[in-house]
Order: sequence, then C-alpha cells, then structure tokens
Amino acid sequence: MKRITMKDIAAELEVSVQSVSQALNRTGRLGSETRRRILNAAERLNYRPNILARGLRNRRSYLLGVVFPFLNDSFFSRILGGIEDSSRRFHYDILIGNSFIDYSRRSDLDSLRKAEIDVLERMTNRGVDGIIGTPNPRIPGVYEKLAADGAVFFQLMKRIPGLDAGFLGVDNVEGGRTAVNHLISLGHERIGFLQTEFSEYEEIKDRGTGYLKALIARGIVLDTDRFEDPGDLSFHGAGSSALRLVKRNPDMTALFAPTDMAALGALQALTEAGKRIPEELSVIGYDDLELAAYQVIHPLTTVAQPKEELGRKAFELLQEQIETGETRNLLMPPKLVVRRTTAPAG
Amino acid sequence: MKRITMKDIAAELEVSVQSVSQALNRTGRLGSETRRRILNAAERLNYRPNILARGLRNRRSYLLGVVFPFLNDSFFSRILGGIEDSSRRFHYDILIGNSFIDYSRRSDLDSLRKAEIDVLERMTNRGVDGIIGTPNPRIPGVYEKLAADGAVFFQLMKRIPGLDAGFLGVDNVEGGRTAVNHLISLGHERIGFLQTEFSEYEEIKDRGTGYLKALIARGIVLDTDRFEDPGDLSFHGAGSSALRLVKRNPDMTALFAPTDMAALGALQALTEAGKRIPEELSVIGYDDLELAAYQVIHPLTTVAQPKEELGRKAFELLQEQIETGETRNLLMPPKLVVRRTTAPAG
DNA sequence: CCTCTTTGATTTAACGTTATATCAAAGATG
DNA sequence: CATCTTTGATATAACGTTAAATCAAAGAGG
Repeated sequence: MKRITMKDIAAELEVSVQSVSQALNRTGRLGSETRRRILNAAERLNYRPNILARGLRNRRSYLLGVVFPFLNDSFFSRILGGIEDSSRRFHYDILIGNSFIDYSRRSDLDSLRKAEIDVLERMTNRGVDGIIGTPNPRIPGVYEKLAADGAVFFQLMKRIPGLDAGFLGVDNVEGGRTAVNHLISLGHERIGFLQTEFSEYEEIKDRGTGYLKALIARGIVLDTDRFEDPGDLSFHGAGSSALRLVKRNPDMTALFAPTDMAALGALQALTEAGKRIPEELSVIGYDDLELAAYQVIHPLTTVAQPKEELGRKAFELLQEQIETGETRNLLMPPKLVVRRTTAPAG
Repeated sequence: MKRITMKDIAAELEVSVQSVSQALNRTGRLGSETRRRILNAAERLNYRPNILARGLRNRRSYLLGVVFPFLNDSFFSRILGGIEDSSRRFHYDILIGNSFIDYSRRSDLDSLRKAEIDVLERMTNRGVDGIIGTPNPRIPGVYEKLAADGAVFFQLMKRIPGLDAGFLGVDNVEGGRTAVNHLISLGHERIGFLQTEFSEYEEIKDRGTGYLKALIARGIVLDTDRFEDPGDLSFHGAGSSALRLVKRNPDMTALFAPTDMAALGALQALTEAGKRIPEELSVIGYDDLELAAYQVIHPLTTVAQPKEELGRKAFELLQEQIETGETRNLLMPPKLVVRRTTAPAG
C-alpha cells in the first residue's frame, strides 16, 4: 500500500502541491476555505509527511545521535531514557550507537578508534543535527572532525581535553567528599578507600581527591597511603582489596568504595571473612545501581548520580548549542542515599 | 564548513554527477581511469554520502525502529545492545523510542495508545524499513495500521493476538518447568509458587503453567491452590506473599518466584523472619538480572533469558521479513543458572 | 476610471542521490 | 568501407518537500 504524498492530495483537490504544503505548515497566505479542504483531505487520506524529504530540503533533520560505550548497561540506558524523554517533546528522534569503549586497556586502540569513527560517520551521514556522546579520552582526534561533518557534538560524563564542545558530567570530587563526610558525621575517622590502579579512571581519582579533601577539612590526621589500596575495582578485585585493607589496618572502622560494584564485592568478601556490617565496619558505595537498593542483607548506603536527569539536561544543552552555537560546561551535584550499610561508630 | 557532495566532486574533476555516482557505487560502466580519479578526489575532499537523499531516491532507508516499553531498563537495554550489534553489520541504523507501556493498569489506556501511536508514526515518517517492538496487548488496533504506513513490524517478547507480524519470545512454560524440575531433582516436592494477581501478566501465568506441568509429570500430588499465593510480585509484595505461603505451609521446602525481583523480595522477607536459605528453604527466581549474580549473601539460582541473543535474533528475523515478506514465530529456550540459593532437601 | 496594494494561489527551483535513457566515439564484423 | 556492437560517458527525470519568485484577481485610494 503506497504512502500518500502531498502530490496525491493536490491531485485529489486539483490544487497545487505548494498550496498543500502551505496549508499543512501554516506558512504563506492561503484562503481559509482552501486550507480547510486540504487539511480535511490530508486527514481523510491518512497523509503522513516524509521527514527524509523535508530534512533534505531544509537541511535540518531533527535527528539526534546518541553514542555510548555500551547500550546494554543499566547506567547508560537510564541516561538514554532521559534523553528520549526530553527529545520527544521537541520532535527530535534519536539514532543510537555504541562505541565499544573498552576501558580495560585490553583491546587495541586502533580498532576502537575505527569503531568509534564508524558510528559517528554513520550518524553524520544521516544528517543528525547533533550528537550526544561519551567519548573515549584515550582516543583523541576522533571528535575534532565532527564539526567538519556538519554536526554539533556534546560530551556527556567524559571529556576530551581541549575539545571545543559542551560537556555535562557529575562532580566526582564533591561526590567523594559527600560520601566521606557522611562517614565522618557518623563518628568515623579511620576510613579506608579503594583506589584504582588504572590512571585513566579519572572519575575514581576524583572521588579519591574528594576523600582526601574531606579528611583535611575536618582536621583528621591519617596515613592515607596506608588506608588506600589500589586494585582493579571489579567485584572480586574489590573484595581482595578490602580484605587487604582490613588486615593492614585492624583499627579501620569505615570503607569508601568508589563504585557500587566494588562495594558489593567488598561486602561479600568482608562478610565471608566474618566482619559484621555495619556494626564492625561501615561501607559506602557510589553510583546507586539498582543492585544497591535491593541488596537483601545489606541495602547499600551510596552516592547517587541523577541518571535520567543527566539525560534530559544533556539534551537541553545540546539543543541550546544547536540554536546559539554556544557551548556550556556543567556539573550536577551527586546525592547521598542512606540505606543500611552505615551506622554510628561504636 | 559545508559538506562535500557529488556535485562538488563532479565540478572539481569536470565530469558529470552521474559518473561520480557510478564510480562510488560501482554501477554502470565507467573507465577504470575515470573511476580511479573520482575515488581519489572523493577521498581527498572527504566526501560523505547523504543517506537522506539516497533513501529518498531509493525508497529504502536502511533505518530500523526499535520500540520498547522502557529504555531505562536493564532488560530491554541489553536486548537493544544485541539488536545494535547485528544491525551495524548490515549497515542499518537504529531509531529508538519508548512506548511507556505501564502494566500496572493505572494509567488510562487512551493516553497510552496515543503515546504508542505517536512513536510509531514518528518512525514511519522517517521511512524506517521495519520496526522491532514489544507491543502492549491491552492496546489493540495500534499496530494493524503500520503496514499501511509502509513499515514491516516484528513483535518481540509480547504479541498482539491475531496480528499478522513475526514474533520472537521466550518459552515461559518451558522456563517454569525448568525451574521446578531443578527443585524436584534436588529432592523437593512441596514447592510454592508466587502467582500474579493481574491477568495481563501472561508470562507469569505461563511460568505457573510450567510449574504445574512439571509437578504432574513427576507424579507429585500437591494441593497447588494452597501452595500458590497471588500477589503483586513487587519486591515488597513478593516478600509478603512468601511469608504468607510459609505460614500456611510449614512443610514447604522450596519456592519458585517467577521474577528475580520477586525472588529477592522473598529472600529479604524470609531471611528477616529467620528462615535459613537454602538450608531450610530453597528459592529459585527467573530472569537473571545483574542483581541476581551479585547478591552478596545469596547469589541467586535462576532461569536466564538470553537477552543479547534475543536482540540479534530479532533483527535477523525482521530482516528476513523485509526481504521475503514472510513472517515467522520463534521461541527460544531459557537457561538454568545454578547459584547458591538452592540445595538438596534436608 | 486608473494605479496601488493586498490576497490567494501557482510556478520554479532546489536539497543530494540514482535509475533509465541517450549519445558519441571507438572497435569489431563482413 | 559501410554497418553493427561495445565502451565510456552524459542528460533527463524523479524521489517528497519547501523557500522564493511570480502571477492573477480583487479591493482600496485618489
């Protein structure tokens, strides 16, 4: 069954195609009677505009690209939900792609770069008005050429140093500080931190900085080197780290794990080692994954990043950037979620 | 910076636009020397095809629509990842949308229908070649008109009765049977089931059917009415249900919760009520959410649905449908994942 | 009654591609 | 050498839409 075009409506009513266009878009000057007839016919024939054709003519696609390292990730998918939520209201559609960023430093950068460029090219070839993405800082020189392809780029969560593009992220230093301040306010002073061993995890480093700043601000004197353990922050890696820390610092009363996954790993390992939580040791995580809320024995105290909100905001900012050409950087405040893994120090 | 078009290349080399098209697409007959020059120039000038224009001309967009109830859901986002994975290989791009299906029967059907129609129309207006979606069976008459809009529709996970469209789902009866057979093979006979109170959760009903069939097949005589508790299957609802069941059936040794969320709720409530798991009561869930694997105290035994695989397969089937016009229905087998909440009956 | 403006509509051209038809020149055939 | 075929390229038209220009008729102003 063939789709109805403006031409069909025009033929039906014996008017020009242009009149149909004007009636439908309320542009130009058209007699109200003619307009009415055209709108009626459009309704009756079930006319649908061809956005491809419109985009071709107008050089404005009302299409948005969204590029994330992974799509099958609860964190990014919630952000995506937020973006969709906003963009729909403004009649933007979303083209998605994932860039397979692999932070585990395993895979060779060249193929990653190729994958990333490929996603972006496919999007610009479709004439997207703009792209929201989480770039891989280890692969420079990819996003620089986007502007040349006619698309506006907006960075979400991660940022390429020196790239002239908007950015939206979460203040990780502030987040680290928030977590540790919570522990301090419960009376803890000897607080451990699960550090990352990989330098490219800037977020983790920042949370560590927040940890240090919180301690200093409260005048707590601590051999922080002794209270940090650089590991890989995977579920199992964090478990080992936590055990090492406890062994090395028997007087430690609280632990800040900079990701929920690490926190869960630590909880697992510590519980199995006989530690009672939170009575003997308080643990705080970071991210507020769904995981955290439903932990049966230990609903996890954590710091939340406003995922949907991030998505919505990112869209707003991108839109603004499309409209005005001005780029803005913004940091949103993280939020503490107190659950059941933290308690006053005995 | 303006994008380079075929026209620009043609002007640069003083050949016709058509020759450029032929060189780039290897169609027609073009001298190898001319072709070489054109390809060179295209490379040098950084030419990128305009897919909008190509789609307009060819009436084939190589665009796919994906419509899920929610995007910010780990389950659907993993499926989406699978679809993206496949489609990329075939140079399809993906347009996403969410239909806000609210199974909680709260929101009025009319606005839901409007939202769902809106998503679909936006996609067909973009000329998508096909749409993969999880339709809302409570809103009939929405997808029927898709064909009239020139798009092929493929149903994933849920299906509209009587709709002439392909379908891919998971065999929930088989899944229920698998779960209960696992319990039976551990020696359990008095097995409880958390039933849903809402008739539109067909998946849950089916898992319940599998539960009954497994019992019958093994010749187990049980007052199943007494061992079922219809609740709302939310985390807290499932907790209450589980407690009621245990109270009503003190001799119950195992429980089948037809969703992981329900299983976690049950675990929480039961543990707090002093039940030792799995020593006193085995619990099995369904879905294999990330949640399940990392449950600190109780890594959850569960039945897994192959999410990425579902996405990939759905794409294959849709593509086939686009090519041949034939629709196919398929059920994929679920898979048992044994973790630590099930043990031999004492 | 003649010009000037306004109103309502149409014509033209263009967005970037590509299928089809056409055309000129070179090569093959008898 | 006249005709036929092949090769290499171009011209035309179309996909569906819309901005800009044009045009005809009606109404206003002197």
